[in-house]
Amino acid sequence: MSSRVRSTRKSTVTMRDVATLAGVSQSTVSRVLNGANETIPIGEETRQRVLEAVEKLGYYPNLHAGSLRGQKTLMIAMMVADIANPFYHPMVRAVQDAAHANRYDVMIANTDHMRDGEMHFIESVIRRPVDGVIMVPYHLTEEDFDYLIRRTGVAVVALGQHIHHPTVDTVYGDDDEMVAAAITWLIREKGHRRIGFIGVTSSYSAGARRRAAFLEAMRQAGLPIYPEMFEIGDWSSASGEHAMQVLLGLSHPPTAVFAVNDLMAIGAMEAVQNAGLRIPEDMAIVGFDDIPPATWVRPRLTTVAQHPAEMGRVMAEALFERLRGDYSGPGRGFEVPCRLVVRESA
Amino acid sequence: MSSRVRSTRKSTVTMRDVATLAGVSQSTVSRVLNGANETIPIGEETRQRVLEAVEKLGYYPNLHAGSLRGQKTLMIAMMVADIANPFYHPMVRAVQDAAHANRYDVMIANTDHMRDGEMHFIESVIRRPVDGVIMVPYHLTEEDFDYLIRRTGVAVVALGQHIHHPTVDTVYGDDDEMVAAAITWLIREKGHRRIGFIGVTSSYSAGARRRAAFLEAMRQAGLPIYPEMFEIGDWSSASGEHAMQVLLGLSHPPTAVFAVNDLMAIGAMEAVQNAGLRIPEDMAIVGFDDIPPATWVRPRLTTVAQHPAEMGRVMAEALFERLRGDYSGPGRGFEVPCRLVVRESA
DNA sequence: TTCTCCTATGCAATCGTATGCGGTAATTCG
DNA sequence: CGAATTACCGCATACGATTGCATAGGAGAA
Repeated sequence: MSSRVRSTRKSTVTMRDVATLAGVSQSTVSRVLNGANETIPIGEETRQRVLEAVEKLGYYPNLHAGSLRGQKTLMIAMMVADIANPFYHPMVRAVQDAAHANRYDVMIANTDHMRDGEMHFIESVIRRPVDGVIMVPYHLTEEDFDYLIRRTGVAVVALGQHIHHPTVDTVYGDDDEMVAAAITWLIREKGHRRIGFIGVTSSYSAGARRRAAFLEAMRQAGLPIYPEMFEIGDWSSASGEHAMQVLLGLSHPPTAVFAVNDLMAIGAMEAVQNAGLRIPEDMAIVGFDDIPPATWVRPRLTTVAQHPAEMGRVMAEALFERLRGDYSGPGRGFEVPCRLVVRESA
Repeated sequence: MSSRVRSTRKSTVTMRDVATLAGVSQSTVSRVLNGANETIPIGEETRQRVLEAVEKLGYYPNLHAGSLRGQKTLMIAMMVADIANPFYHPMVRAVQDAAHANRYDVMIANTDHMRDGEMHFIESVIRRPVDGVIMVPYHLTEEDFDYLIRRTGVAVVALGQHIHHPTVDTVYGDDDEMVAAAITWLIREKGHRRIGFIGVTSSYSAGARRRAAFLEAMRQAGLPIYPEMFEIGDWSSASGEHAMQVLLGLSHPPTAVFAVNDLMAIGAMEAVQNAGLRIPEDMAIVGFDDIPPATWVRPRLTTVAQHPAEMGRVMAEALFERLRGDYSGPGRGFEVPCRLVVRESA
């Protein structure tokens, strides 16, 4: 057995190596590479020598050093509730594409819908400063945002109309109006009078808002509210299935159910079909989000479509405008409208 | 209009600030914080003063500094083909959870199944060194791995049995055997003799291997191969739908189709149902992966189940073993077995 | 009392890069 | 032909943390 140790000799190529090979000083190399900077001219012949040396050694700047030096980190951080929820994918994709186009890398964190996770994210960003942050916060308060920004000076873009902070850009859908519209449609066009609701704890402002919109729509239609027809889930399909089982067990079940996201709506469909009931004849179901699987289930899911890809695009656009210095004013709000997509489940 | 400029004065708290407040030197603060390091004792009273100062100022170490100094970066990078493919979510989740448990952050990159994307990822890691890398490579060669490791000394874990490198740990499924098993099952149990295949370009070794396994199974059964029954997709449901349309347009279509991933299988189901045909009576379909939507479609999809969560867990475990120094030998291989899940689509 | 030897702490170099400032040679101008 | 510009480039320092080495003070031994 030879004594050959695993040779993990990382042969880091630094600017100084390039400088040596090119026969110039390290600072000259720096200036050649960051050519954008004027004020100091560089001889054409020198520039060529440096460039050749860079090429020859396969030099890449060490971004950690630049970050330390207080320059741009060329990295943004993104916080989502659950990377496993299809709703977020187009958003993440859009952000990643934009980042890539701007030569940025993306750090991703999950919060699992929990405040601890969100606070942990803030800590992360303080420990490892980034240039910008895109997030989908559920529990963060204005003070939290303030703390983050004060500590890091980072540019922030958030999803959700419940966010109010003077320097945070927000992107949001008109979801409460669309919830109301969907419920009204269920009542007027489909003649339902007993409508169930699968929501989430009201600690989620998005959940609370959609719930309020639901209540308001029912009130407007002069329909009674049955407290037993409100079930609580956790955004997952399993929880939606369970919620529907409870609803189905009622002595006098609803004829239609609205779920605040598609995952729970799809779980609800499972429960209905497993109970041998038909959709929408025995039970109509409306979801929210319009994730791809909504068109794969049978019957296809009637739902309120959000546009996560567009939302992601807008968030990234807003963020990079700030990072490029094209905008530096107060926080802006961007609405990305939703719309009711009628398919077969209601 | 006041002259109040947006005060993005990031008030970075450094170790020196802590030191000043505690009335000690900066190196003492460092030693208190990294207490794990023995050999150097610290006065109890001093330690308390430092800790109080840390608390009071809300100090967090700047990870960029540590990274530069050549210490651990506390960051790993993960490369996947497409974050929008549900197959990867459990994997990403598992990795993120493990990272989080080890106090690591995760950088994520998409490759869109393209070699350029994969090479770009390598560049990224060279520019911004990380401690470890987890990836799902489709095109990278042994030389590429070598280059990455030589340049950065990073620990690498990859998914796929086509990876062979002396210091790279790999995790893989026994997918070719399972493809063969599925085809054989289709022939023996279900009596199919004309089986179509929706694959991907053979530049994907996973695609090539599954195709080879398919051919071998057909050969073993003494069944003829019809070249027109091979369609090429790009892993997306849309491409699967299109492929099935072509297959359906054949003068003598297959009676069963195997798709190399569930997304394409689901797309194929759409095509069949849109054509007014029944599954599995008119057309049987078998997929690969067992993503959640496989149980949401009707009929439910018969498929070969992989276990992405387990794969992610194993990859992360292998990586962190190396990062913790618990293992530093040659590359290991971990097999995560697949299994055929018979549902209703075949 | 003097010499050791801990114990507890500070000093200073270092990681790779950016940049203000100073210095030199070449060029222009009066 | 001497002086004032330019045009180029290097020196040195800073960013925030880790760490080898030096050192102050006090205890114990001879």
